[in-house]
Amino acid sequence: MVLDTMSSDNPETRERILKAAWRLLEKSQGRGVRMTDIAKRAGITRQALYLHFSTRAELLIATTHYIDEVRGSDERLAPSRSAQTGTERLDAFITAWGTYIPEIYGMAKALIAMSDTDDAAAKAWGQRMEDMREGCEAAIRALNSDNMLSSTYSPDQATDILWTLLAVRNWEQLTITCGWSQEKYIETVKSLARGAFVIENVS
Amino acid sequence: MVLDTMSSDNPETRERILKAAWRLLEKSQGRGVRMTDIAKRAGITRQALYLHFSTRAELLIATTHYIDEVRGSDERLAPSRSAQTGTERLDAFITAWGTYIPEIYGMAKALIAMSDTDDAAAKAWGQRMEDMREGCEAAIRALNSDNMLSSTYSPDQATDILWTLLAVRNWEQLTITCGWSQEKYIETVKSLARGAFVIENVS
DNA sequence: CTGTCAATTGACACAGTGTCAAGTAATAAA
DNA sequence: TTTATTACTTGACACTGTGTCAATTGACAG
Repeated sequence: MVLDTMSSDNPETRERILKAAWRLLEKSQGRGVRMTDIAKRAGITRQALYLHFSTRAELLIATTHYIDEVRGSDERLAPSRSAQTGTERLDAFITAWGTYIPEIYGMAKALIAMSDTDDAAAKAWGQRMEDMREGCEAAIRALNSDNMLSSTYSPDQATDILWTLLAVRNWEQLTITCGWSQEKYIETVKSLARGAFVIENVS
Repeated sequence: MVLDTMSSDNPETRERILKAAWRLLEKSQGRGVRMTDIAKRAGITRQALYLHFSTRAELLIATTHYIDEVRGSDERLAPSRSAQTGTERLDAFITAWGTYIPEIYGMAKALIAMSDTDDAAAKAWGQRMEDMREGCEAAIRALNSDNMLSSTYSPDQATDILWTLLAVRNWEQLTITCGWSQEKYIETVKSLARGAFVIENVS
C-alpha cells in the first residue's frame, strides 16, 4: 500500500518554487531574476527546477496561474459583472483591473521581456491580454446596451481604446515613472474612459 | 601631406554599420538582431564592429541618432512650433510624433528590450522619452495660454496623460495588434486628446 | 622600404539556459 | 533485511550571444 507522504512530482516543492518566483519577481520588479535565484530561494538546486518546469518560460507562466489562484483574479471581476448600469460596469472593471496590475507587475514585466525572445512566453502573455480584452468588450457592450456609448467610436474601436488605455505599460508610466498614486491612476483612467465613451448627460 | 582618403576611424564604415543596423532593426521589428547579423550586412566581421562601437547598446543608441539625422526629426516639429492656437499645436504635435513612431519602431523596440538589462540603453531611451515629453508639455502649455485647457486636469497631469497616450507601446498595440491604419491611429489619438484636454465650445 | 591603419582570423572569457549521468537519502514494499 | 522507487544533489557539459585579445594581412603614404 502506497501512502504517498511525498507523492509523485512533489506538489510542496512545486509550490515553494512558485512562491519563490513570485516573491523575487515582485521584489525586483521582474528584472534580473535568474533560475539560480529562484532555486536558491526555494531551497533547492537550479537543476531541480527542471524536474518541475521544463523551461523558464513555463515556470513564469505557471507563476501567473499561481498568482491568479491565490489572489482570486476571477472573484475580482464579480462587482463588474453584477453592475447595474453600463457606466457602473465600466468603472468597476477599471477598478478591478487597475487594482490588480500592481500585484502582478513584476511577473508581467518579466513575461513581457521574455516575449521578445520566447514564443511560448509571448503566446501566454498574449492570451492573458486577450482575456482582459473580453472584460473591456463586456464593459463597452454594457454601455452600448444602455445607449450610453458615445457615437464618436464604434464598439470595436472603443474596446480597442479601453484595452490600450488599461495596458500594464501605461500603469507603469503613470505610477512608477510619473510618480502618480494608485488612486490617482484609477481615478484618471476612469475619467478618461468616461469622457471618451459615455454620452454627456445634457440637462 | 596627409590627404586622408580614409581618415582615422573610417566614417564610411561607420555609416555602413549604422545603415545595416537600421535596416535590420526595421525589417525584423527590433527582434533578434545580433551583432553578427549587423556585421554581415555591413560587410565586415563581428569583431570589427567593436572598432567603431564599444557595446551593442552604444551601437543601438548611435543608430537612433543616425535615424534622427537622416529623417530630420527636428524639422518635423516645425509645424507644431509655429501653430497659431493651442488646439492646432496639440494636433500638429500628435501628427508629428505619431508619424515618426512607425519610422523608428524597430529601433525603439530593440532599445526598450535592452533597457531591461542594460543601464546605458535605459538611460538613452529615457532621455528620448524625456525630450518627447517636452513637446507634450509645450502643447499643453499652449492650450493653457489660450484658456482652452479643461479644468479636469492640471497642466502637469495633462502632460503626463498626453505623454502616456503617445507611447510607442500604445501605437504598437493599436496598429500592429489591433490592425488599425496609421491614419486611424492619428485621428483617434487627436480625438482622445481633444476630448480630454480641450474645453468644449458651447455655442 | 617602412610605418600606419582598418580590418581579418582564430582564440578565449563570461553569463545564463538547458541537459545528462551518477550518486544519495528517505521511504515503502517484498 | 533487501530491493525499488522517488525527490533531489553533484558535477560536468553544450549552446548562444557579447565582449576581448593577439597576431596577421593588405593598402596606401612618405
